[in-house]
Amino acid sequence: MKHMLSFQIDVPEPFRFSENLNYLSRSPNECLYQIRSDRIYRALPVQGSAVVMDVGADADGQAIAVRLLGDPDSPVDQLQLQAQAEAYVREWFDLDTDLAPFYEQAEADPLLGKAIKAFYGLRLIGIPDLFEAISWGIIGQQIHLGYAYTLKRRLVEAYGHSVEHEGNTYWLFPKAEDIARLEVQDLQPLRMTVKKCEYLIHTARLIADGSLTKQQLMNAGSLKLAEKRLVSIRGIGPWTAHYVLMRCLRMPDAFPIDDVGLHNAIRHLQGMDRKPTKAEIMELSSRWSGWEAYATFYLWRFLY
DNA sequence: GTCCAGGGATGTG
DNA sequence: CACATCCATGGA
Repeated sequence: MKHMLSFQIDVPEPFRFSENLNYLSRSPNECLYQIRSDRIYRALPVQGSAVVMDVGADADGQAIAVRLLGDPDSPVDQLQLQAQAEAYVREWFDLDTDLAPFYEQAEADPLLGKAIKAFYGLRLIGIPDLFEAISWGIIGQQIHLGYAYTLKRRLVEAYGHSVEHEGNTYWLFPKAEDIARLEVQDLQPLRMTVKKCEYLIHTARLIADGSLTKQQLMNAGSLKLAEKRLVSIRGIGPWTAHYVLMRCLRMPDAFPIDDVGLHNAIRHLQGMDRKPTKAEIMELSSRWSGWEAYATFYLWRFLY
Protein backbone atom coordinates (compact mmCIF):
# COMPACT_ATOMS: atom_id res chain seq x y z
CA MET A 1 0.00 0.00 0.00
CA LYS A 2 1.43 3.27 -1.08
CA HIS A 3 1.44 6.27 1.13
CA MET A 4 -1.54 8.52 0.74
CA LEU A 5 -1.85 12.09 1.88
CA SER A 6 -5.23 13.70 2.38
CA PHE A 7 -6.29 17.08 3.57
CA GLN A 8 -9.15 19.55 3.30
CA ILE A 9 -9.50 23.06 2.01
CA ASP A 10 -12.15 25.35 3.41
CA VAL A 11 -14.21 27.02 0.75
CA PRO A 12 -15.64 30.51 0.74
CA GLU A 13 -19.32 31.18 0.04
CA PRO A 14 -20.70 31.12 -2.55
CA PHE A 15 -19.30 27.74 -3.47
CA ARG A 16 -20.96 24.51 -4.45
CA PHE A 17 -18.76 21.58 -5.35
CA SER A 18 -21.44 19.97 -7.50
CA GLU A 19 -21.75 23.02 -9.77
CA ASN A 20 -18.04 22.98 -10.44
CA LEU A 21 -18.14 19.25 -11.00
CA ASN A 22 -20.94 19.76 -13.52
CA TYR A 23 -18.80 22.21 -15.41
CA LEU A 24 -15.83 19.86 -15.42
CA SER A 25 -18.03 16.98 -16.57
CA ARG A 26 -19.23 18.73 -19.69
CA SER A 27 -16.86 17.03 -22.09
CA PRO A 28 -16.52 13.26 -22.21
CA ASN A 29 -13.48 13.76 -24.41
CA GLU A 30 -11.45 15.70 -21.84
CA CYS A 31 -8.04 14.09 -21.42
CA LEU A 32 -6.41 16.03 -18.58
CA TYR A 33 -8.64 14.81 -15.78
CA GLN A 34 -11.10 12.02 -15.12
CA ILE A 35 -14.26 12.03 -13.07
CA ARG A 36 -15.36 8.99 -11.13
CA SER A 37 -17.91 8.85 -8.32
CA ASP A 38 -18.08 12.62 -8.01
CA ARG A 39 -14.35 12.99 -7.59
CA ILE A 40 -11.93 14.57 -10.05
CA TYR A 41 -8.67 12.73 -10.68
CA ARG A 42 -5.70 14.32 -12.36
CA ALA A 43 -1.95 14.37 -12.44
CA LEU A 44 -0.26 17.20 -10.62
CA PRO A 45 3.19 18.28 -11.75
CA VAL A 46 5.70 18.41 -8.88
CA GLN A 47 9.35 19.22 -9.32
CA GLY A 48 9.96 17.52 -12.60
CA SER A 49 7.75 14.62 -11.65
CA ALA A 50 4.05 14.11 -11.07
CA VAL A 51 1.62 12.69 -8.54
CA VAL A 52 -2.01 11.76 -8.97
CA MET A 53 -4.46 13.86 -7.06
CA ASP A 54 -8.16 13.58 -6.53
CA VAL A 55 -10.56 16.25 -5.44
CA GLY A 56 -14.04 15.86 -4.04
CA ALA A 57 -16.51 17.37 -1.63
CA ASP A 58 -16.06 16.43 2.00
CA ALA A 59 -18.87 14.75 3.90
CA ASP A 60 -20.83 17.85 4.90
CA GLY A 61 -20.03 19.79 1.75
CA GLN A 62 -18.33 22.57 3.65
CA ALA A 63 -14.86 21.85 2.33
CA ILE A 64 -12.97 20.37 -0.58
CA ALA A 65 -11.32 17.06 0.18
CA VAL A 66 -8.02 16.45 -1.59
CA ARG A 67 -6.12 13.18 -1.74
CA LEU A 68 -2.68 12.56 -3.18
CA LEU A 69 -2.39 9.04 -4.48
CA GLY A 70 0.89 7.22 -4.76
CA ASP A 71 4.31 8.79 -4.50
CA PRO A 72 6.23 11.02 -6.83
CA ASP A 73 9.27 9.40 -8.43
CA SER A 74 11.58 11.63 -6.49
CA PRO A 75 11.39 12.10 -2.75
CA VAL A 76 9.41 15.22 -1.94
CA ASP A 77 8.77 16.66 1.46
CA GLN A 78 5.18 15.82 2.41
CA LEU A 79 4.34 19.23 3.76
CA GLN A 80 5.72 20.85 0.67
CA LEU A 81 3.73 18.48 -1.48
CA GLN A 82 0.54 19.31 0.37
CA ALA A 83 1.24 23.02 0.02
CA GLN A 84 1.72 22.65 -3.71
CA ALA A 85 -1.44 20.64 -4.14
CA GLU A 86 -3.44 23.09 -2.08
CA ALA A 87 -2.10 26.03 -4.05
CA TYR A 88 -2.99 24.28 -7.28
CA VAL A 89 -6.56 23.55 -6.18
CA ARG A 90 -7.05 27.08 -4.86
CA GLU A 91 -5.98 28.49 -8.18
CA TRP A 92 -7.86 25.91 -10.26
CA PHE A 93 -11.15 26.61 -8.46
CA ASP A 94 -10.48 30.30 -7.93
CA LEU A 95 -10.96 30.00 -4.18
CA ASP A 96 -9.23 33.25 -3.34
CA THR A 97 -11.68 35.51 -5.13
CA ASP A 98 -14.50 37.04 -3.11
CA LEU A 99 -17.55 36.49 -5.29
CA ALA A 100 -19.95 38.45 -3.11
CA PRO A 101 -19.62 41.67 -5.16
CA PHE A 102 -20.24 39.74 -8.36
CA TYR A 103 -23.37 38.12 -6.98
CA GLU A 104 -24.62 41.46 -5.71
CA GLN A 105 -24.11 43.05 -9.10
CA ALA A 106 -25.63 40.06 -10.87
CA GLU A 107 -28.85 40.25 -8.85
CA ALA A 108 -29.70 43.51 -10.56
CA ASP A 109 -29.11 42.17 -14.08
CA PRO A 110 -31.73 40.12 -15.91
CA LEU A 111 -29.27 37.79 -17.66
CA LEU A 112 -26.86 37.30 -14.79
CA GLY A 113 -29.69 37.09 -12.32
CA LYS A 114 -30.80 33.90 -14.03
CA ALA A 115 -27.22 32.68 -14.25
CA ILE A 116 -26.38 32.97 -10.57
CA LYS A 117 -29.58 31.17 -9.67
CA ALA A 118 -29.01 28.39 -12.17
CA PHE A 119 -25.31 27.91 -11.37
CA TYR A 120 -25.06 29.05 -7.77
CA GLY A 121 -21.62 28.35 -6.36
CA LEU A 122 -19.82 27.95 -9.67
CA ARG A 123 -16.26 29.23 -9.77
CA LEU A 124 -14.35 30.29 -12.83
CA ILE A 125 -12.36 27.10 -13.36
CA GLY A 126 -8.84 28.09 -14.33
CA ILE A 127 -6.08 26.82 -16.55
CA PRO A 128 -3.09 27.67 -14.35
CA ASP A 129 -0.40 26.73 -16.87
CA LEU A 130 0.19 29.57 -19.34
CA PHE A 131 1.30 27.37 -22.20
CA GLU A 132 -1.71 25.13 -21.77
CA ALA A 133 -4.08 28.09 -21.62
CA ILE A 134 -2.70 29.68 -24.78
CA SER A 135 -2.59 26.35 -26.57
CA TRP A 136 -6.18 25.63 -25.67
CA GLY A 137 -7.13 29.07 -26.95
CA ILE A 138 -5.32 28.54 -30.24
CA ILE A 139 -6.63 25.01 -30.68
CA GLY A 140 -10.18 26.14 -29.95
CA GLN A 141 -10.20 28.98 -32.46
CA GLN A 142 -12.73 28.62 -35.26
CA ILE A 143 -13.75 25.05 -34.53
CA HIS A 144 -16.43 23.29 -32.55
CA LEU A 145 -15.59 22.43 -28.97
CA GLY A 146 -15.87 18.70 -29.61
CA TYR A 147 -13.22 18.74 -32.29
CA ALA A 148 -11.04 20.99 -30.14
CA TYR A 149 -11.06 18.31 -27.44
CA THR A 150 -10.03 15.72 -29.98
CA LEU A 151 -7.13 17.85 -31.15
CA LYS A 152 -6.05 18.51 -27.57
CA ARG A 153 -6.12 14.80 -26.82
CA ARG A 154 -3.93 14.02 -29.81
CA LEU A 155 -1.43 16.70 -28.80
CA VAL A 156 -1.35 15.54 -25.18
CA GLU A 157 -0.99 11.86 -26.03
CA ALA A 158 1.74 12.60 -28.55
CA TYR A 159 3.86 15.01 -26.53
CA GLY A 160 2.61 15.09 -22.95
CA HIS A 161 3.82 13.03 -20.02
CA SER A 162 1.75 10.50 -18.18
CA VAL A 163 1.59 8.83 -14.80
CA GLU A 164 0.06 5.46 -14.07
CA HIS A 165 -1.88 4.72 -10.95
CA GLU A 166 -3.91 1.60 -10.25
CA GLY A 167 -4.49 0.85 -13.88
CA ASN A 168 -5.38 4.38 -14.92
CA THR A 169 -3.27 6.71 -17.00
CA TYR A 170 -3.14 10.38 -16.12
CA TRP A 171 -1.80 12.86 -18.63
CA LEU A 172 -0.05 16.15 -18.16
CA PHE A 173 -0.20 18.80 -20.84
CA PRO A 174 3.05 19.00 -22.85
CA LYS A 175 5.63 21.43 -21.60
CA ALA A 176 6.46 24.42 -23.78
CA GLU A 177 10.03 23.10 -24.04
CA ASP A 178 8.77 19.91 -25.64
CA ILE A 179 6.72 21.69 -28.28
CA ALA A 180 9.40 24.33 -28.85
CA ARG A 181 11.66 21.64 -30.29
CA LEU A 182 9.16 20.58 -32.94
CA GLU A 183 8.66 21.62 -36.54
CA VAL A 184 5.32 22.06 -38.27
CA GLN A 185 5.52 18.67 -39.95
CA ASP A 186 5.75 17.00 -36.54
CA LEU A 187 2.34 18.37 -35.59
CA GLN A 188 0.62 17.83 -38.92
CA PRO A 189 -0.43 14.24 -38.13
CA LEU A 190 -2.67 15.73 -35.42
CA ARG A 191 -4.78 17.22 -38.23
CA MET A 192 -5.03 20.79 -37.14
CA THR A 193 -4.36 23.54 -39.63
CA VAL A 194 -0.79 24.34 -40.61
CA LYS A 195 -1.34 27.82 -39.18
CA LYS A 196 -2.29 26.45 -35.81
CA CYS A 197 0.81 24.23 -35.80
CA GLU A 198 2.94 27.30 -36.48
CA TYR A 199 1.19 29.30 -33.77
CA LEU A 200 1.64 26.57 -31.16
CA ILE A 201 5.33 26.07 -31.89
CA HIS A 202 6.02 29.78 -31.99
CA THR A 203 4.27 30.37 -28.66
CA ALA A 204 6.05 27.38 -27.14
CA ARG A 205 9.40 28.88 -28.15
CA LEU A 206 8.53 32.25 -26.63
CA ILE A 207 7.61 30.58 -23.35
CA ALA A 208 10.51 28.12 -23.41
CA ASP A 209 13.10 30.86 -23.89
CA GLY A 210 11.57 33.01 -21.19
CA SER A 211 10.41 35.90 -23.34
CA LEU A 212 6.77 35.27 -22.42
CA THR A 213 5.84 34.53 -18.82
CA LYS A 214 2.80 34.62 -16.63
CA GLN A 215 4.58 37.03 -14.33
CA GLN A 216 5.19 39.41 -17.22
CA LEU A 217 1.48 39.47 -18.04
CA MET A 218 0.53 39.82 -14.40
CA ASN A 219 2.88 42.79 -14.06
CA ALA A 220 1.82 44.38 -17.33
CA GLY A 221 0.01 47.05 -15.35
CA SER A 222 -3.44 46.74 -16.85
CA LEU A 223 -5.72 44.45 -18.76
CA LYS A 224 -5.15 46.57 -21.86
CA LEU A 225 -1.37 46.26 -21.68
CA ALA A 226 -1.49 42.52 -21.02
CA GLU A 227 -3.84 42.15 -23.98
CA LYS A 228 -1.49 44.19 -26.14
CA ARG A 229 1.44 41.93 -25.25
CA LEU A 230 -0.52 38.80 -26.11
CA VAL A 231 -1.97 40.17 -29.35
CA SER A 232 1.54 41.04 -30.51
CA ILE A 233 2.14 37.30 -30.75
CA ARG A 234 1.26 35.61 -34.04
CA GLY A 235 -1.83 33.50 -33.70
CA ILE A 236 -3.18 35.38 -30.73
CA GLY A 237 -5.96 37.82 -31.54
CA PRO A 238 -8.32 39.68 -29.19
CA TRP A 239 -10.46 36.61 -28.51
CA THR A 240 -7.55 34.36 -27.53
CA ALA A 241 -5.88 37.12 -25.52
CA HIS A 242 -8.96 37.73 -23.41
CA TYR A 243 -9.62 34.03 -23.09
CA VAL A 244 -6.13 33.53 -21.66
CA LEU A 245 -6.38 36.56 -19.38
CA MET A 246 -9.66 35.19 -18.11
CA ARG A 247 -8.76 31.51 -17.61
CA CYS A 248 -5.08 31.77 -16.71
CA LEU A 249 -4.32 35.25 -15.41
CA ARG A 250 -7.76 35.47 -13.84
CA MET A 251 -8.29 39.08 -14.68
CA PRO A 252 -11.91 39.67 -13.63
CA ASP A 253 -12.59 42.19 -16.39
CA ALA A 254 -11.14 40.12 -19.23
CA PHE A 255 -13.89 39.82 -21.81
CA PRO A 256 -13.79 37.71 -24.99
CA ILE A 257 -16.55 39.79 -26.53
CA ASP A 258 -16.28 38.11 -29.93
CA ASP A 259 -17.00 34.69 -28.49
CA VAL A 260 -19.71 32.91 -30.44
CA GLY A 261 -20.75 30.91 -27.39
CA LEU A 262 -21.40 34.12 -25.52
CA HIS A 263 -23.43 35.40 -28.48
CA ASN A 264 -25.50 32.23 -28.58
CA ALA A 265 -26.11 32.33 -24.84
CA ILE A 266 -27.34 35.90 -25.08
CA ARG A 267 -29.52 35.10 -28.07
CA HIS A 268 -31.01 32.14 -26.26
CA LEU A 269 -31.67 33.98 -23.00
CA GLN A 270 -33.13 37.01 -24.75
CA GLY A 271 -35.28 34.91 -27.05
CA MET A 272 -33.72 36.54 -30.09
CA ASP A 273 -33.95 35.02 -33.57
CA ARG A 274 -30.51 36.35 -34.51
CA LYS A 275 -27.20 36.94 -32.85
CA PRO A 276 -26.82 40.12 -30.86
CA THR A 277 -24.79 42.89 -32.46
CA LYS A 278 -21.62 44.09 -30.86
CA ALA A 279 -23.40 47.26 -29.80
CA GLU A 280 -26.12 45.23 -28.09
CA ILE A 281 -23.54 43.15 -26.26
CA MET A 282 -21.70 46.23 -25.11
CA GLU A 283 -24.96 47.70 -23.87
CA LEU A 284 -25.80 44.54 -21.93
CA SER A 285 -22.30 44.05 -20.58
CA SER A 286 -22.05 47.59 -19.28
CA ARG A 287 -23.87 46.21 -16.25
CA TRP A 288 -21.19 43.55 -15.71
CA SER A 289 -18.43 46.09 -15.33
CA GLY A 290 -15.43 44.68 -13.51
CA TRP A 291 -16.84 41.13 -13.64
CA GLU A 292 -16.98 40.45 -17.36
CA ALA A 293 -14.93 37.26 -17.04
CA TYR A 294 -17.29 35.73 -14.49
CA ALA A 295 -20.31 36.93 -16.42
CA THR A 296 -19.03 35.24 -19.57
CA PHE A 297 -18.17 32.04 -17.75
CA TYR A 298 -21.60 31.83 -16.16
CA LEU A 299 -23.43 32.60 -19.41
CA TRP A 300 -21.47 29.90 -21.22
CA ARG A 301 -23.00 27.38 -18.83
CA PHE A 302 -26.40 27.86 -20.42
CA LEU A 303 -25.07 26.29 -23.62
CA TYR A 304 -24.15 22.84 -22.34
C1' DG B 1 -19.87 18.42 -53.97
C1' DT B 2 -21.28 23.12 -51.99
C1' DC B 3 -21.52 26.24 -48.53
C1' DC B 4 -20.91 28.07 -44.20
C1' DA B 5 -18.53 28.63 -39.84
C1' DG B 6 -15.45 31.44 -36.36
C1' DG B 7 -11.49 33.12 -35.36
C1' DG B 8 -6.69 35.52 -37.03
C1' DA B 9 -3.82 38.01 -40.51
C1' DT B 10 -3.25 41.49 -43.57
C1' DG B 11 -4.13 45.59 -45.96
C1' DT B 12 -6.61 49.92 -46.57
C1' DG B 13 -8.71 54.00 -45.17
C1' DC C 1 -8.46 53.02 -34.80
C1' DA C 2 -12.29 50.78 -37.79
C1' DC C 3 -13.36 48.03 -41.49
C1' DA C 4 -13.05 44.65 -45.37
C1' DT C 5 -11.16 40.72 -47.38
C1' DC C 6 -8.79 36.43 -47.37
C1' DC C 7 -7.46 32.20 -45.21
C1' DA C 8 -7.83 26.79 -44.18
C1' DT C 9 -10.38 23.15 -42.95
C1' DG C 10 -14.24 20.57 -40.70
C1' DG C 11 -19.05 19.71 -40.65
C1' DA C 12 -23.75 20.00 -42.37
